[in-house]
Amino acid sequence: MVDDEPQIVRALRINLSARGYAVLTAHDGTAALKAAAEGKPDVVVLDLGLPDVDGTEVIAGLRGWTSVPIIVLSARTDSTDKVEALDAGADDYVTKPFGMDELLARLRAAVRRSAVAEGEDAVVQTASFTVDLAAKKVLRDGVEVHLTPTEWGLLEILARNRGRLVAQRQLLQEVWGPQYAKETHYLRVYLAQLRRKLEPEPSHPRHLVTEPGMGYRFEL
Amino acid sequence: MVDDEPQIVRALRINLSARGYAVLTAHDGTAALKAAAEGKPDVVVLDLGLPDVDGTEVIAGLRGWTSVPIIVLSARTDSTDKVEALDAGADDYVTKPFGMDELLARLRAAVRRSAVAEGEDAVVQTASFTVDLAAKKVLRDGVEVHLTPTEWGLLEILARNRGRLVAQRQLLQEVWGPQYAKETHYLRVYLAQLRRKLEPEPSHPRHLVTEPGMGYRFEL
DNA sequence: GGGAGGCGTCAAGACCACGTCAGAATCGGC
DNA sequence: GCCGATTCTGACGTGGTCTTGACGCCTCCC
Repeated sequence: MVDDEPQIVRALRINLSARGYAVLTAHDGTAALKAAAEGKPDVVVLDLGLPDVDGTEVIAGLRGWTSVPIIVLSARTDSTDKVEALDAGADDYVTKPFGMDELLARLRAAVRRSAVAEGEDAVVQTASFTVDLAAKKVLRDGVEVHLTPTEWGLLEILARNRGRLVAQRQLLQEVWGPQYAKETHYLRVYLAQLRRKLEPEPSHPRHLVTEPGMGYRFEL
Repeated sequence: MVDDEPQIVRALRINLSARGYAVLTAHDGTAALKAAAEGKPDVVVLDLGLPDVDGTEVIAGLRGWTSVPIIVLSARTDSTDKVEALDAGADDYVTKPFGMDELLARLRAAVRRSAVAEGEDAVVQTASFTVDLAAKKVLRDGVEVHLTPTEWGLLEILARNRGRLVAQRQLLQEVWGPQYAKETHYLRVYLAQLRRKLEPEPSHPRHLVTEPGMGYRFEL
């Protein structure tokens, strides 16, 4: 929730919290990008009239590394503003003053959509282990394998893109945040840990394959 | 495009066609559901005030079997209508009168979203091998061929421009960077490697063809 | 017939990326 | 405030990749 008007932030926070949403707030664009990188929200509600940076800049900054739904709030009814924001990557545009129930409905729609997009085949099986994406569990020989949050984050992205090469940048940005895009060393360390826990022969991985210089691939 | 007012249908059809969209129209809910099932549209623009069935019914009828983006048009500004439509499964809600450029922007946003969700796989096939551009994979006789990053970079550009001549300058600049625009030797070395890995007769290439003095061409 | 330029081939050295390990720093729960 | 779990950081050996040079072939032009 990004807005520089305290009363709007307050009203939204109360309404959203009451409905079971966890709310992170930021009052300017810089703080918003930082909070998004750290908090990994499921949805962003963004006011366009921020004190420090232009709203479309914030959208671009987010879209560089995440496809989280963005709902833009704005007092400007001018259609060029709407077009700019939407083309920059926003998902929806609501003009102030807005009805709380409408915003909530649009929020539900945005969340529902991204949930559907993620919802494909919740279980991924290989010859050696099973990944349950919905339950966030990994089974090996029938017994559950414990993964740390970071390990799971990596495995989840790879499993969702099974068969496809996932670039190092993408993994780093989605697990650690956009400012870690070059810390490829992290990947080596955590891939080694995942292999030790999941691969039959960790030093000759069959499922978590490295493509040198490019990224990693989850092979079934 | 579902609406019972001919002038709106007409205006939208003209605008959308001019921008390269193919447009299917229906003037009531029953026809809309039929047309959607047959035409498999990429996006539905739906007016709520239809003569035969209620708008939310149409949404529900679509959502029963497809997750195609639905943009609702309506003259009703009442917020309960919006909430109902969005909660029924609509993706966006635009009130009449609306600006054409805004609607187009919302259309683009909806299409963009569903394109990301599908993650379309672009595959290029030849008689000898298959290039999967999304997965970054090359298959030859069913087995995967390992390519280095530079080899892949070259092949990707050639495959994306299949059938067309790609200039040496362009290849060098896009793979190695602008300062390497004259290092044609690199091309010879790497084209030879690609041919050795992919061509049935590397010394008589059928798919990775040299156009002397000009560049290279990917033939299917 | 000879030369020049473009091309293909091969091989070797420099260099970079990867995997691995272990210790330090940090986080989170009690 | 402590302790275990987790994450971060550094050093090292290794293998693969990129670069570079040498050489021979071909075609086109003189």
